[in-house]
Amino acid sequence: MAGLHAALATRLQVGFDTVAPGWDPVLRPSSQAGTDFQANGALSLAKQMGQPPAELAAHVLASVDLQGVAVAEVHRKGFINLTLERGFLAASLAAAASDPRLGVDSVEVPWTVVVDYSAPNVAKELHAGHVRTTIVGDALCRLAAFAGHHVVRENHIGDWGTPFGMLIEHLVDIGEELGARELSVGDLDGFYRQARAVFDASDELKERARRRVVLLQSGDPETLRLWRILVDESMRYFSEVYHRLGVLLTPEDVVGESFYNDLLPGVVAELEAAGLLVDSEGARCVFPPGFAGRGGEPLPLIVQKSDGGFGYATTDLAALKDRFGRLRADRALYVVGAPQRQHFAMCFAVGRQAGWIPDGADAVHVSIGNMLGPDGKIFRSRAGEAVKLIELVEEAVSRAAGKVQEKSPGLSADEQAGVAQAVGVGALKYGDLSTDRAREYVFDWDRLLAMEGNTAPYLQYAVARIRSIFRRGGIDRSAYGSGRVPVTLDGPAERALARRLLGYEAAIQGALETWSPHKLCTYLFDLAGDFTCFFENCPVLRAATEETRDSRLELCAHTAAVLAHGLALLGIEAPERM
RNA sequence: GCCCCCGUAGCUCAGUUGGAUAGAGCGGCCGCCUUCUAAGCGGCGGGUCGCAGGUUCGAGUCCUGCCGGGGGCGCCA
Repeated sequence: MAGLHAALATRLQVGFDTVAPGWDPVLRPSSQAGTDFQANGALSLAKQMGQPPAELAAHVLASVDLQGVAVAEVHRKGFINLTLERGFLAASLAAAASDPRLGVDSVEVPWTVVVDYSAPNVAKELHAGHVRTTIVGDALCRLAAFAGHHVVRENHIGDWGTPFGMLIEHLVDIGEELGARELSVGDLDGFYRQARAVFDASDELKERARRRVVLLQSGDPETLRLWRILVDESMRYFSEVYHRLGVLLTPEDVVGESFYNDLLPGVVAELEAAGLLVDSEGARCVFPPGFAGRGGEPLPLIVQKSDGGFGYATTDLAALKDRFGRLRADRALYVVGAPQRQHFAMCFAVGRQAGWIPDGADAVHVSIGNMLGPDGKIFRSRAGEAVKLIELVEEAVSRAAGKVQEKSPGLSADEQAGVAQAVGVGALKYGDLSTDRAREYVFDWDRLLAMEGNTAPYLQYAVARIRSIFRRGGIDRSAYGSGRVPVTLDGPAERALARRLLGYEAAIQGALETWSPHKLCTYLFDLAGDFTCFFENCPVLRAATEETRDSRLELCAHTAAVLAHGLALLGIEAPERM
């Protein structure tokens, strides 16, 4: 489906071409009440042509055919105001409704999009700091997949490195059975803290841990077996959390740091062959241009440490190469916290220098803003008590349950529980999705779990209300919302709703353009607002005529379909009743 | 010290890549449930878009400099 914007743009382009071929009509949704779109191209062109803008706009318009599509009007300042014809709006609406994709075209050129997100550390808690990367990453996966891209999820878990010497020895000390149990039931912090405490207090353990790391890196089978227990039991727990959160990640999506171990020497060799390696203070480094350290001196990406070992930078480079090489990614998304911005910028720069990122492909740091505590300081797990992600989920669901009990006592206990789950998890997710992902934000229980305003419950409620109309009227919902019932669009509320419904495609495109789910959230909130306005002003079941009733039922069904679909793209369920 | 991000209503945030009179939600005040779900709707009040310059027909949006907050800056990830 072409979309309203495209339909108008192509027609307007004809007019602008007669004056200045290829000139951008600058078509935008109108900021003025009563009109749908505005074309601002005449203003800037008028300046260049030395003509009054309004005159030029009129001239452009003279060769534009908008018959049956829209009515154009030239504002004295040179804006071309466009008001869509009701018939065109209705026909477009019917086309969108009849489309299983609700009027959203698949992309012309599908990409392979690799999405790196969540990335917890083995034997460490999934805490509140992971919640946003996990939720935003998941929503981006769903959005990209729906748009027609081939999505590869990658959970880059921290399953390697020196801490594993300590962790494995702790596992040996407390016994495999107990250790496995602690991890799988989610007492990861307890396990880690205890290991840390013993480690810090015992030189003997420090020495054992050091030797164990060597064994691990040399591939000692017994050590690997113990390591595997840590990884598997942690993953068992992570999967449980993902399941509760309704996140797509599974153990099959895990491509942890250890996966790249065998590739690291090759990465270094390749960088050396490319002449990018420099020895500096005993370490082997790449100095990508444009990065400076404290004294203004070039900033290195350390590829091999002075002791011969590899650090995280090498692993990230290997992953970068792997994603564009083996996986043939067109876009590699790193849904990672904002503080790592410079690190990834350097990695991407080196990857480009090394020729690993093909022309037309791109690596993108999908930066996630820091979560701040109430004091405005960065919210870190070490400072104060770390909030477990699962506790966040449980708190959200239990608060929602209280609300459901209060508002919907008529529902069965089972249904109440289901609604509480959907509403609680939805509220938690939507809180993270609905604001610009790159901006830092203040963590606040009350705001996060608020059930009013621009929140998931508001949207879920809108869907439930619509569905209840059909239930109340004893009407088969499937008969509507497929474009088979004529829509008349009599009043302004219906018209506004129709126009909004037709903006779904643009909303999804906008969200994908900058990998910003909050743009879809904003759209859905606006849509729900337009619907409630319509719902307040236009009786549906009690409509004056059969024809009007059907038209409005069609609008209802279409709205519910878009709302539920959009929420699903965000990873949020829409309960049948609330 | 250098670099990056942010600063919009009392609070939390949008603002479609430079367009017309800057918008929501929450909080405050007023009104609306015997009528399709009040987790809702309507209305009122609330702004030198951090400050000062600049670019141009036009700046919350772009440039420069300040102020304030956050983050980053070699062998942790």
